[in-house]
Amino acid sequence: MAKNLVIVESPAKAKTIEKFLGSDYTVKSCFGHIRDLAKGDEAIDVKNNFTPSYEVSDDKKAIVAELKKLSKEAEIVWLASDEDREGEAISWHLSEVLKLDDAKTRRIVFHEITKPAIVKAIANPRGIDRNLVDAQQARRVLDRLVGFELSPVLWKKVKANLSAGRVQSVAVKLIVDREREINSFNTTSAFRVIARFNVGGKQMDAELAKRFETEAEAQAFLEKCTGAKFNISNLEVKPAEKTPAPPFTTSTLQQEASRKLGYGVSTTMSIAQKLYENGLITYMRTDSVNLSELAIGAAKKHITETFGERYSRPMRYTTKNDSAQEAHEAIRPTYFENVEIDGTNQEKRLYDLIYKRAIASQMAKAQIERTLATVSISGLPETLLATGEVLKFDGFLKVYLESTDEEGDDENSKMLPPLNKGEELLLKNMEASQRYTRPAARYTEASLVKKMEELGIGRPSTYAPTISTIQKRGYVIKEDREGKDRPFVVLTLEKEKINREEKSEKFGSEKSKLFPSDIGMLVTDFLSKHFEQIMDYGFTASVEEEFDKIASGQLVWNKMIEKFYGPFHIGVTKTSETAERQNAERLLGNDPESGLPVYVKVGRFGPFAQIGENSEEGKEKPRYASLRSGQLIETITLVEAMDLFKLPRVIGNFEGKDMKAAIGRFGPYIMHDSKFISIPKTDDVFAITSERAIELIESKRISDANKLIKIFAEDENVKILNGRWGPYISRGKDNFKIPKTQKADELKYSDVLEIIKAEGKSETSSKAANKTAPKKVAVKKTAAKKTAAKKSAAKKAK
DNA sequence: CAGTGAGCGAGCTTCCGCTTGACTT
Repeated sequence: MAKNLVIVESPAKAKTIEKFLGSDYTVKSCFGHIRDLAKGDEAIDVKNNFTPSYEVSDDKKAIVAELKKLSKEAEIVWLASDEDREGEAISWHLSEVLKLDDAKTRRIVFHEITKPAIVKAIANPRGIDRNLVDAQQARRVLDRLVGFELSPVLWKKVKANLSAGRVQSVAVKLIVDREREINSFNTTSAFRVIARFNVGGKQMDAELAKRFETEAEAQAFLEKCTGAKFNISNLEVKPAEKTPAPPFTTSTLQQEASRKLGYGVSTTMSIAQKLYENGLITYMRTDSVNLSELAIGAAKKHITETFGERYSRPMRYTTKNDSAQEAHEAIRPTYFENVEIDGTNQEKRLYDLIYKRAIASQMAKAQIERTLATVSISGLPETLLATGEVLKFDGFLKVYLESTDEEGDDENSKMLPPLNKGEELLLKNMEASQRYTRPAARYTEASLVKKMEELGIGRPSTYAPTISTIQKRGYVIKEDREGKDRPFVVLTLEKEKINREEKSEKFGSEKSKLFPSDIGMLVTDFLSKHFEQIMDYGFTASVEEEFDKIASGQLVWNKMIEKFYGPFHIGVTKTSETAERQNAERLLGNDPESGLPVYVKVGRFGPFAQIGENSEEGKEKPRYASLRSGQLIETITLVEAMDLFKLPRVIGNFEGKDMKAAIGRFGPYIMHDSKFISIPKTDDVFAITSERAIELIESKRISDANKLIKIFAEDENVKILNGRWGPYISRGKDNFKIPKTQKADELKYSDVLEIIKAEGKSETSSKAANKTAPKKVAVKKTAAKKTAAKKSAAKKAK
């Protein structure tokens, strides 16, 4: 039996470390926290100094039993959980639950999984830091008290099954605040003037520094420019440089993967988890931009060998964020020699991103020459400005360029033609186009994470789960929105003549953005009204300061909790007893036909509109209609609400059966003969004619008839069908893509089985696959790469 | 894949952070 037992948090980490240490060491993982507050409301003894009662979580019982046994047999137990608040607490819980003897227990820490770091840690053990543990207890107890006292207030005053918490409630508030900011935004427009010159056969654009508020002013300016002469009055060439971004943290990885690859934050995290488990990248839940000495050296070697010495710029980054706990390295490839990897497409793409970001962070700055050309206009004080850039040395740009959240026109990195001071320029045309101001952008999952990180709310391990929670609770909806058209005016001066044109542009279209729901707004308003402190964006930051004081021994944890809890609990009791039920009812006006009042409110099945008063004796019952997705109680107008009552609408009769138009969960549809036919976006549900509806019904019949391409005698569950994106294979509930190299109608049953196997979903998902799989897996495994042998080997081998 | 929208008031819900696996013939 091994003399030493080392306990870390993550199994993948355990595997790596075991390789660094000799056979005298057994390395095991405890899978994070092994113990937590007991489940119910009684876990914290509020009257008795907030004494917490802990329980081993059900899913940890087995691992705890195993660790108990191993720790009894070991001579020394090394607690090697992360060096931060939570990690320290994990070590403490382990020592309590395993009943470890102080004499044979050592606490060690390291920030990176490299051999020198581990060896050094083993040589410098310490004891468990009780102050740090207390800081964690304070954090845990505070979160439980806040969450479990606020949520019941919501059940009572708003709606059942709702939740509130230090992190989630503020995350929702960010989205609600942003939505209101957008709704109250005052869009203005101004005319932007751009002159296009012809310089030696090349076009050069120059922009007027100021914009004109009205069309008349823009018109007047263009008139004054008619017949004017244009000269280069000043020419400036300035050197500039671009610096690479630091390597990824969890938050920046989520942002870039969202912008460059379009992944949601939980997708990104689960792909990263796979990469980590396969030993390809370092730990993916981190707030540190630090790279190990070893990594910096390896990057330098790789860069020098691949790009040359002058591309190398070893660099140590430091974290600016106050709330960072830096228990890990930044996210980087384990080996810089692994330029490409085996894996799924998603794994390859995410790895590529991580790889390039990390290597670029160790590369030279890019050298740029920026040219500013000022163009004067004869007889006018105004000047035009043309800017251009020439890349003198690419440096890190050879591999990676960070993207930004800002949408819209990027005018950079254009090259200017050769110019001389004093040179007269030939005007091709001058355009004054009307540009509208834009409100702040709605949050994406990733940009919300960025904001939360800035505010110190949440941790790398909780960003993705928190964002799922607020969507699951229905506070927030992630969706696309169609843009609307709006006209804009363009005035063009060309050949001494001014031409006016009215064009149209789309604005306000959104892709995968976060929108608040009515309930989200309702809850945010309720909490903001009664629990201002918790909803303050600075609340977490201020309690973090206190946790830091506890960690440094300047404050006693339950004293801190007491000070917070006293007033907080009074507020909870008071609100619970006296506050009015929060509802979002709004009177929109009166129905123009009946004169009855029109309301919008939240009901059991979501928000709806209502014509007429609630159940008055003898009176007619009110009429109801659900709000459509995207409509909010706060912003819906009477006209929009009245439209809701126009559906469902009988639009005609076909083959002896009524055709009804309505809007369902998946958008507008026609119901005929109890069949659904969806109405395309190009048609209007309110105006669609019976002729058009018949057309749609008939084309649906044709496409249904063509849906089946082939069915197989061998297994009638297996079919080739024609779908929205072309032919595909269907087997029971699973669908499979047909490779582009193969023709759908020529596929034989054996080909189909091949394809199903290659796509492989999970091997256990079906009996048919499982029967044939084991043999193949065994064969392919030997051929597969040395990357830690996993069950998924069959999937990866090609 | 929409017709609903109230109630005698049972017994339930809920937090944040740390880590993965996910019933089997």
